[in-house]
Amino acid sequence: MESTRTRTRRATINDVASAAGLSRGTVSRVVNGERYVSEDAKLAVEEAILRVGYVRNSVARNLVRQKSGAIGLIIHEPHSLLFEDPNIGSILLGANAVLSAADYQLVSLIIDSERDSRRVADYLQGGLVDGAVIVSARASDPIALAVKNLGVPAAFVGHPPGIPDIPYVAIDNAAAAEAITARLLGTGRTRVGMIACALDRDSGQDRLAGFKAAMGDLFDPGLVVEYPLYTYGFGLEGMQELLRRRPDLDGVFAASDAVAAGAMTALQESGRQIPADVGIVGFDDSSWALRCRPQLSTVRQPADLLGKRAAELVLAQIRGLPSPAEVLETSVMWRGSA
Amino acid sequence: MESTRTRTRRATINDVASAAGLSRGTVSRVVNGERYVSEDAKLAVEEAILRVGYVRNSVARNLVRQKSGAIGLIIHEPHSLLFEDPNIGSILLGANAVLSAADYQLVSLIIDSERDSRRVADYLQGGLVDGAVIVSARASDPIALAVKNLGVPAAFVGHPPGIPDIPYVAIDNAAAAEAITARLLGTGRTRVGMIACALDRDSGQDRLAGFKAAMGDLFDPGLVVEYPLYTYGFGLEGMQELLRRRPDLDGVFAASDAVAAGAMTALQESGRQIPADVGIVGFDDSSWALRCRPQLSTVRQPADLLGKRAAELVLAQIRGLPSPAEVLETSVMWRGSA
DNA sequence: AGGTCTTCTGTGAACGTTCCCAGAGTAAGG
DNA sequence: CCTTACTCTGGGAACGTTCACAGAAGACCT
Repeated sequence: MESTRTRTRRATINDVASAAGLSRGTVSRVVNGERYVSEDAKLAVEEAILRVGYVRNSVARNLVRQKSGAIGLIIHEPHSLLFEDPNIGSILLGANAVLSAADYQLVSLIIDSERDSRRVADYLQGGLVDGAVIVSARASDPIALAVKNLGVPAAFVGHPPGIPDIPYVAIDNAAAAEAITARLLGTGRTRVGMIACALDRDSGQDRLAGFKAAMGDLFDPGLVVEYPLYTYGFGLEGMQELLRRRPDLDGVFAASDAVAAGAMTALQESGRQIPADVGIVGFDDSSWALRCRPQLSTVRQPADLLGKRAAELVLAQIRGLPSPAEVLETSVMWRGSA
Repeated sequence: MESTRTRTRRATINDVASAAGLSRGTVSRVVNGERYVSEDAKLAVEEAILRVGYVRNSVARNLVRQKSGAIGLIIHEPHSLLFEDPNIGSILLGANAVLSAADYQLVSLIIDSERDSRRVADYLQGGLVDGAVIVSARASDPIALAVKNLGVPAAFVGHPPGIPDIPYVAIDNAAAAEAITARLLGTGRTRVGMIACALDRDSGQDRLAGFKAAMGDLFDPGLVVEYPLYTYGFGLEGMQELLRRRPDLDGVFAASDAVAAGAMTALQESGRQIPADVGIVGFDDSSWALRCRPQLSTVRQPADLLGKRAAELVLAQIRGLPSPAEVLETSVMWRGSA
């Protein structure tokens, strides 16, 4: 009986009020730690709360306050990246750090199907979150539209083409790719290929563009292989293909560290020495880079900072402050692989 | 003016009703796709919705329906694991698949500080979710308490000690560890060590226990090194320590694949051949296993299934069905590393 | 014509809070 | 003793839905 009752109906603020012999208003003031409540009343309410087992219903609270205190983080990635790409974890934790400090709850929503996409859009529009950080959206997303139409405060990590007006925080992929390719060329290589990935996204396109720019006259379209995702597996495959096309290759730019790790495995299995025979560089400076032997020369991108700044952009919008797009600095980390 | 108004006040169901010249109730029926609404009314409402730009307020809806249609997934892991452990991604996607099919929204909440812990507990108790899947909770968590006290439908992935009464889905870590250690011994090794991790958790404890059981008389406490987390870095470090203690070691059981990968790096850097000089086995059968050279012999644990079943347990509780704890099967994947 | 069933519509009553205002009581200041 | 100010409390109104019920209108049968 007792347990059925508790399971069936939770104690409300009114139950507390009558248990304490006080009014709803006073209980609310105690629960929210407001001023203008006597010591006696406070004690009585606290005792009553314990007695009836009250816990505040946030749904009702959110309804009347017209806000939820939550920020959504939308992850729209294919399966494999959720495992392989350490950047996502860093972005998540970066955003969480900022939001947690501002006493917002970060709720992550992952999109893994068309159905998810619609449901998440509903979630965003329904008032369940006060804003959203969007990681790697596609331009075609219903998410981006939903955000735009309803004016939900939002910020993108990365800069999806075709979605203006929404603040974003990104890095200059092209410039960074150009810089590290130039550095690789500086070691005296002349036959340099690239394993390009995710060309459906700005990051993929820009890294390829930067590579081309750095190569200049040395650029050979036949030495670029293209794959859909930044994964270890495609790195392995891509390197094998490059070696088939050009066995005397002496340098490779892999579009990410995971890709580079796969490529290094392929190089080593083919009997080549790194960096003596072939120099290789990556992109991200994720945990992969230090795990490679030799350690990987790569572009350091501040993934956690991307998450932090994006969260800050969302908070700024909520507070009515300006939220300008931002491009973060990258740097080349030169290690043993080239 | 226009934009200020839309930003300031969203259209409500009443706005739609008066725009369509119909009542609140009829609009609600249209929005929810219920029967008993004439074709004319339906058209008028749909037109009005478009005209005023109405989108349903889920907060109000959830309040009156006394449910949210959302399930929380609570991740309580130290930083590094969020990046290194592919199991978490698999669990997440497994749970999402089940919940998405049942039209529930999965919301992931990560706990990264004491403050997060309290906030997440509030989130769970406040009626914002209808249930929760809890990944790797500690017994001391306020989360577990919150779940127990309020009777929020919940299921654990893994089986934290000291929390009875809440359904869980787990694997038999001890039996699996014993099996793979026995298999390793079957290759004729006699000086076998273990890199044990996460002994504050049942998985860590049980894997160590299974190792001891399989070793029997061969067990040497001096050949077990202990580390707090299942990471590549600790695998590297642990292997170096083991080699220092016992240079003629001929076998290692690493508590996870990531740990094994680190250990393999250490072994290879010390000039040892795998599996000729030293045989090594891991645990998880994550993407790490296939990346190692030689590929890693390991215990396959169905991480996505853990997520799926846990989600199903939560749904069962919501529906008032029985939700018995479950132990999933593991199997030994024998590859080239031993 | 009267009855019953079905379809359709409108409206009051929740859901559980917070916010705001009014009023009572007390203290301080002239 | 009258203001004025401050502290404390209670309760009405609102937040935006869904739900249950009542009643109207039409179809169909006897």
